[in-house]
Amino acid sequence: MPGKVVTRFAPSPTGFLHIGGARTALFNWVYAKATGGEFLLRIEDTDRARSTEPAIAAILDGLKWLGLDWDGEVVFQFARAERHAEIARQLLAEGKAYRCYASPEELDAMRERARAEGRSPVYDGRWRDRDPAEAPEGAPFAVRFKAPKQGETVVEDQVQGKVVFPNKDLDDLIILRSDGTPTYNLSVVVDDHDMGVTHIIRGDDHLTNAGRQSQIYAALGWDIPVFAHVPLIHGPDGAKMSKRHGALGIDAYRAMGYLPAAMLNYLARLGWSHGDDEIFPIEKMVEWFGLDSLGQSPSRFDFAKLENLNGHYIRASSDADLIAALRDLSPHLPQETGLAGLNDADWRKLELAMPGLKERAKTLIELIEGARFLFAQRPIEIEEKAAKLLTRDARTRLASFHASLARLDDWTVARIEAAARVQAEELGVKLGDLAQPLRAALTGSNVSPGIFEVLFVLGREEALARIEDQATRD
RNA sequence: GCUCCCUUCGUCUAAUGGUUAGGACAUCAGAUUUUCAAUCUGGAAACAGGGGUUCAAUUCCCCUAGGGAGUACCA
Repeated sequence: MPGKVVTRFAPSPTGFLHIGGARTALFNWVYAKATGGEFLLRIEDTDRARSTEPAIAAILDGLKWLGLDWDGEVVFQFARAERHAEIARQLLAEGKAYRCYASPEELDAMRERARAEGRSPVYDGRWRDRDPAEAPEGAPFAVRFKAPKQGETVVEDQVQGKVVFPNKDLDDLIILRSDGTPTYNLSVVVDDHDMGVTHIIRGDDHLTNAGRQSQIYAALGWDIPVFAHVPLIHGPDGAKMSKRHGALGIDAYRAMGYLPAAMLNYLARLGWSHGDDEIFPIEKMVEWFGLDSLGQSPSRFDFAKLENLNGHYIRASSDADLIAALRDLSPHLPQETGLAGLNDADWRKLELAMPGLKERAKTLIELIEGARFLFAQRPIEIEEKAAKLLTRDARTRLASFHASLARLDDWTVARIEAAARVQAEELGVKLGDLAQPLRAALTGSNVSPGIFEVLFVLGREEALARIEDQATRD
């Protein structure tokens, strides 16, 4: 009977939760759900100089926003430093690790020389078999893991297959710094073991570490977890992610108006697929996900596809959910783009206009922009392209229509549309010749939701006033 | 430099030892339409190159090229 699956996401809080991290978290979360296992969260904050509180908050916020909830309490790695040191001392006592008295400067010189002579700049093992008695009195030392020198280390990776590292290329890494604090490769192994992690799904950049960590597991006599190293996500140009194109914090995507469901769906399809399925909720991913269906090649981040997906999710969202998302988003936006000034009546108006608005928006930001005309103060500003539609003839038509609208007894989309069609016929013009000037007068733009909806949502009073503003101009 | 990984339309990807190499985004054309979207129809678009293995390779193996990762008293 196989034991319960335990996965984990283990970011280091030295920056925001980026897109690659989010996807790694997603895969771990989904795999845990798919197998009825647990998904743990561990913050790897052993680098005291670079770890920050805001980064921790950003990671937790990002995961919550995406809905990737973790089981149990968050584990902070630094808090477990004493446990890691204890294991290091155990290794030392068992002769599986040793004290290295070489100073950082000395090591730099060693590496530089190796490089100059065309050799690999690995630690040369100068203290590996040396008698510690030769060490200078009271000199600081780091503890190094005594890695096997001969043979090879094999990592059976679920994604990459069998990966073989020649042991001569994996040097004796430091597991305890000279100040007594543990380093990453030791801490990870001890924590994953202690937390009962069975499956390590992480970025490809850790593949070499998997080799080193396997050696530590072996030295400790612990079971090696299943490894799955997922190819990294590159920028649109195929190179490393940069700020310019995608290496943004997940909160930046939120601020750009992307929906969590769209992010999840997009991330899911990067490096993983299920036949021809493109648009599916995360529940489906849980149903379909398997480590064996992960791709082996790196993928590029494509904003266009994300936008398309986001558009789908916006259209599929209920008006009320979209209003909720906008209210949520509002505090994350700069003042001028925000919805800060809206009162309850404005929000109701926005919800009323939502069916026409959401059809045309790929992001929540576009949605807000499209809704701007709703809250414009008269006389509204007319864009250049819209102004061209308001010719003298057009304004005369508006004046006629204004009179018809004023007589309308029922202010509904259907009645307004009927009135417009009658009006166009009476004037002997195409509907567009009336609709476009109307659009300009009512929204100040040549692009908007269906004009009859606009009339309706604006309300009789405001709509008539805006039409009159143009009809009676000059 | 050394070690490791990767390579199907521009992008994300599917499939297969024998297929017209499929889908999605983007793109182009058309339809629809009060604008823009959305929607519908259609088009263009890929097996990195070279060797093998085989009756047959995009598929299996090797090499080359290109891309990426690692190579810290960072994680």
